[in-house]
Amino acid sequence: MSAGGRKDRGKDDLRLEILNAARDMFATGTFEEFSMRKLAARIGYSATAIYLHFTDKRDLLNCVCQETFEELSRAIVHLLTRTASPLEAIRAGLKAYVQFGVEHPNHYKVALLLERPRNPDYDSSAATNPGVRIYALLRERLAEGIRCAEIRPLDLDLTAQSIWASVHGLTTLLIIERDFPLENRDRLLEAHASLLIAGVAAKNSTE
Amino acid sequence: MSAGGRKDRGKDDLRLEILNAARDMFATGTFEEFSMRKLAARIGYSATAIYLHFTDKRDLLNCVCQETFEELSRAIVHLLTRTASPLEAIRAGLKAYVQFGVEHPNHYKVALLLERPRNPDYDSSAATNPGVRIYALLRERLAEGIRCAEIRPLDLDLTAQSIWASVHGLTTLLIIERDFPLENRDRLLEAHASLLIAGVAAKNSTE
Amino acid sequence: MSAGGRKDRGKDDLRLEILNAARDMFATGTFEEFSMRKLAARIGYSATAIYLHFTDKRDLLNCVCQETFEELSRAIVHLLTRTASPLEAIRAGLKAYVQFGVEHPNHYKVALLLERPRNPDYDSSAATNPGVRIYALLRERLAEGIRCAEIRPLDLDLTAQSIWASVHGLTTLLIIERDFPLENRDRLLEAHASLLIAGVAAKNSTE
Amino acid sequence: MSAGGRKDRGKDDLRLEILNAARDMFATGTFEEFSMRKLAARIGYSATAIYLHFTDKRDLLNCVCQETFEELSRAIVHLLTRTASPLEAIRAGLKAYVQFGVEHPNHYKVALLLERPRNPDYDSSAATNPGVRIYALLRERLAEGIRCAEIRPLDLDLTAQSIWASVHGLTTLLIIERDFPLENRDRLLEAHASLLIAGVAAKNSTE
DNA sequence: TATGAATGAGCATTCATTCAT
DNA sequence: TATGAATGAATGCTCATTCAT
Repeated sequence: MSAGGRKDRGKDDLRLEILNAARDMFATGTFEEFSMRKLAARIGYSATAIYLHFTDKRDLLNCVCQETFEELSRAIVHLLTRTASPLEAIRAGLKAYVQFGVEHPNHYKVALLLERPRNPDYDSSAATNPGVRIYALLRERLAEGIRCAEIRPLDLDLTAQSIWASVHGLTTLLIIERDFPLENRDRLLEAHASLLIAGVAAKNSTE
Repeated sequence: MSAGGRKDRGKDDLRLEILNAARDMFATGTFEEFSMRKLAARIGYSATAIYLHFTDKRDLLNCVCQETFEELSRAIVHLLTRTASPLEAIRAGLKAYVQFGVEHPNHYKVALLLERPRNPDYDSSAATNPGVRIYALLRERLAEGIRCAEIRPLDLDLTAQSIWASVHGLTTLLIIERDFPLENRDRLLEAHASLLIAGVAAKNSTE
Repeated sequence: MSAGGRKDRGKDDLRLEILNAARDMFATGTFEEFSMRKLAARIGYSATAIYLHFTDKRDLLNCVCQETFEELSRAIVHLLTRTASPLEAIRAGLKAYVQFGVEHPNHYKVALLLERPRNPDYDSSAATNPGVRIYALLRERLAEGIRCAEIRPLDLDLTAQSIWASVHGLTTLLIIERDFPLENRDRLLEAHASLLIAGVAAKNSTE
Repeated sequence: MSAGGRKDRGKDDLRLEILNAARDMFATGTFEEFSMRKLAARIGYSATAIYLHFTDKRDLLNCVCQETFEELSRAIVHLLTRTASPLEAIRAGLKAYVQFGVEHPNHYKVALLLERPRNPDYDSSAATNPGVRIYALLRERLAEGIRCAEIRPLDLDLTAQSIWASVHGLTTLLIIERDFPLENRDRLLEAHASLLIAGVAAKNSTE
């Protein structure tokens, strides 16, 4: 967003400026296309300056991603954990997920769309991982919904992943400029959420 | 298929040989890893020779892409048009879509995931466009399903796009290497299709 | 020697021009200090052009070295193999060795003075290796000299290596500009050879 | 020796700490691998701090070098001046010289192998110069040996330089990693010294 | 139709060094 | 005395592309 160059920021904010610029740039290309030099040129610093704040290209990308996941988590977790019915909590979570993507397209692209070299140090099962946390919550609410007969008896992991895939797909389509003319964003999101909720709801559901 | 180099082909077949090799190379590497030089080395011709058949790298890629869409169409259209119930036709189509993506991951990526400058010559509404054709078919079967009460009364475009988004999402997740450990591919696909079918099916459906 | 740039050479002579320039440049620095770009600038071609003739920096250095060893071999072998007495053959060989170094200082520096990453593909015992060939000849003549009592009974390898070390040392000192003022080159070489010959000669030698 | 970082030393000892660390780093890497940044990191100070004690990289290196010469001198001089026979003193000196080089390979390289711009401030004839001192001593003992008939009547300078060249050559070969497999270091050194001593000894020498 | 020779631009990263504090 | 922030230049190498033949 802020296209501002140097000098208009305080002492240590270069790090933030780098992160913001990097996110925007990563969002419009692949990992390989992203170049430290272009980033440097964009923020008006020497390429070397970046290395004072991040050890290398991969580190920079990782930091950008981590930020995103944390924000995404903040946006969704409380909706998934609120006391309403599991089905309604899930519906609210789905919508919030897509909305986050739509409102932070570059964050989302970088963190979830950009293909990048696998990070061997990454512990995908760490409880601290925001993605893991969201997934665990979704799974929990599904289980709860099944227990209270709001939701059909379904395999928890298959269903949770299926739902995630669906909202990820919609987010992706809404974010990436495509030739195909999509319907109105809000109506589409509403319909999508309803479709998925109907897909898991028990048949006698009031849904 | 034929890994044979030059000399074992007729006069003008170099074009085909290039396309075949390019397709294979996309299938085993990322977009950026693909290089005209490596392609040339692989087919045993000079790099220059490629430029006699394709104006540049992008042109070559576009040709590969177009092929992909046609293959995707071939893989799906007959399933969507077969005489079975609309719901079953749609289910079969969904699964075929994902399977195609999984089996041709780099083609799918190039064609549907890769962000690239809009092609001004592209007519997104052309009936000849394979994507358009698939969408139209899906919409038709949905309408038919609604008419025969297999499917709930839903907005056709919202639902068709919602379904497409869902399968696109699953395809994407299955294709792109991610840290998150997904469930078994076939079971996931099965569950996904069932979820979506359940989401659109009429409540008294036998589904 | 030839500082001539491009255009004054024929079709494929770029390779030779590269080799010559590379030798001169390697001779005045370490492997790391040598830069492909500087070489390119020096010969007036793009850096890329070098890679059309040599796969990389190391390959280029290896070629330069190999050339040198072959020339060195040519300069010495016939002297070591001539029919004169072993002692005289050795004396002639020693002097020719040093003279080669003095007359081709850059060749010598690159091949025998420059510290460089070990080449794992290098077979130091290959009979085709000119250095090995010279060493083997020296060893042979020593053996012969011992048999005919011109030379004291000495360990062949220790002596051959010791002699080589000595002439290498003198060559080095004569080549590298040093602050210390050496004696007249020819007299020094003469004295050096005599010292070494006296060192190995049998006591009753007429030497 | 002390690997301890900062804070465990007095006020102005940073200079010493830098010199010590620099010496150690030279000993385990090549000239180019040495970097001011790595040095700074190693001693736990900022890179800038080094510049408060040495004007630049070269200055730092020169200081390390000078130290080296002084150590070399210390290691040899007393051997050359001891009361034993001139021949034995020279033999001991030769061996000590090579041994010093082998034990301080990077110091030797930097001081005697590395080609670098001539230092205009350097007075090669200054009596304080440790190299000059060693040379003078060698020359003296040769003269003495000739006087007492232990040594053949030889030109003093030619012979001294010839001997120096020989030990320098052996030191060089032993220091620089080469593809050629040399004999056992100690035996080679022994043989080398004996060869040179035999080369200068009078024929009736008991050697 | 096909090539060999060549190029300019680009890459991530490291370096010695400087400067304001 | 010491630092943190920053830089310009340099590195080996790969790329898509062009051009004369």
